[in-house]
Amino acid sequence: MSRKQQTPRSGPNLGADDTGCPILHVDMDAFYASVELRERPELKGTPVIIGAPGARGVVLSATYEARRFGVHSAMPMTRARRLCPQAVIIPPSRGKYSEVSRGVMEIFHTFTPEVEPIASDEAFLDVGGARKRLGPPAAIAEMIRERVVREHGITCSVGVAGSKFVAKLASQHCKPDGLLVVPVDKVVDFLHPLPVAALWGVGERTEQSLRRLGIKTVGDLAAVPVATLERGLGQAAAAHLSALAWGRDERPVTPHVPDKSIGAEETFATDIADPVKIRKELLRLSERVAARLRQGGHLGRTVSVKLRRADFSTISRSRSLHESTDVAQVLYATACELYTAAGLENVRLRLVGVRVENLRPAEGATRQLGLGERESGWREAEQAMDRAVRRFGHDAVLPASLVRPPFDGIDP
DNA sequence: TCTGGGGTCCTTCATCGA
DNA sequence: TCTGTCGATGAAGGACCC
Repeated sequence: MSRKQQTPRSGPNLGADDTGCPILHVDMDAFYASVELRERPELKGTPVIIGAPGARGVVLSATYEARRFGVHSAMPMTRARRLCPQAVIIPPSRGKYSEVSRGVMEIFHTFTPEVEPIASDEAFLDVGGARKRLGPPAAIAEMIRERVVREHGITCSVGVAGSKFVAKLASQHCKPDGLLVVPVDKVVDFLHPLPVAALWGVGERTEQSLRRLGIKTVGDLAAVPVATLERGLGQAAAAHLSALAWGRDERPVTPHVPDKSIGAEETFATDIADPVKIRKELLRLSERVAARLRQGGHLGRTVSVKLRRADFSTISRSRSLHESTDVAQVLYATACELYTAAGLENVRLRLVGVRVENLRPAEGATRQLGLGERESGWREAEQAMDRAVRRFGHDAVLPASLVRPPFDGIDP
C-alpha cells in the first residue's frame, strides 16, 4: 500500500542472478481493494475506492483502474470522488483485511521463520536459510506468489535483493503482480536513475530540501558529500540517505519488534469546542488504549494527548507517571490534566488522541503503592470488563459516562 | 484540495545533577 | 560559594511510513 509514485514496472526476471540476495519484500497489490473484489468480482477491471464515505475520510486503497485517474491512498475522499466520480466507493471492513493478512503471514512462515511484518499487507522475509530445502530466493518468491493467489485470491509483488531497502524498492518497481530480482552487482545501476522520493525516508519535505540542493535522483544524492547533506537534513537523515544511495543497508530482518507505544485518536465529524464532550472522548480513547495495553500484556509510563485545532495545527502534551499503568482511569485523569493545561478548553478541535509510551511487559511487574495511597480497584474492575467484553461483545460494559441515554440528541 | 489512524524515529530545547 | 560544562532525561513537535 505504498503511497509513493510507482516507478515503471519491469518484466519478471526469474533468470537473474539471485546469489547473495536472501531478502524478499512481499507487498500485496492494492490490498484492501483486492480483498473486497473477491466478493464483488463484477467490479474487476473498474475503478474502486476503499474509504469511509463520510465528509472527513481519506482513501485507504484504490484499484489500479482508479489510480489511473490520479486517485491514491491518503488522498481526501472528497478529492478522490471529484477525480473519479464513476468509482464505486466501498467502506472499509478492517476485520476482513486482518483475517486475510493473518492468512498470508501464515503462508510466509511456512517458508521461513524469519518474517518481519511491516504492515498488514507487506513483510520482509529472510530466506537465506531455506535455500537448501526450497531452492534459490527467486524460486521461493515465485512459490509464495503462487500460493497467495491460490489460497487467498489476491496478487502480490515481490522484490528480491541483498538488503531490505533494495528489496522494497524492487517490489514497488514491479507492481502489480510482479517479481523483480536486483542482483548484488546491479544495485547501483538500479538505484541511481530513481527519483530521490523513491528512497525510504524521503517524503515531501525532505524532497523539497534535496531539490534546493539540486538533488533530483538517487545518483545525484550519492554524488553529494555527507557534510553537505547534514546542513540541509540533519546528521541522522544525511548519514542514512547517503548510505542508501549507495545501496548500503545492513538492517537484518527482525521477526519480533516490540511495541514502543500504543495510542488511539479520533477525528470528529464536525469540530467540537465543548470541554465536556472533549473529556468524554478522552475517556473513550483512554478505555480503548488501556484495553489494548492489557490485551498485549503491556504497562506504559508516559501518557500523551494530541489536540488538533480546526485549522489543522496540532499540539501534543505528555507527562511521565511515577509508575507504569494499564488502567484507563489513570490514563483518563492524566489526559484531562494535560488537556486543561494546554489551554485549549473551548477552542474548536477536530481531533483528539491519547497515546501511551515507554512500554514494558506487565508480567512480573510489581505494583508499588505510594505513601498513603490506597489500592483503587480500578485495575481489577477493568480486567473484569475485559472478561465481559470477551464474552458478550464490545458494548457489553461501558463507563457510565459513555452510556448514551436514549434520545439524548448528542453526537457520539 | 483539505487533509484518517496507528505507529516510529529524529531534532531541538529545557532541566537537572554531577 | 559561584559559575560553566557536560551528559542524561523528558517534553514537544515534525517528518515519515503504511
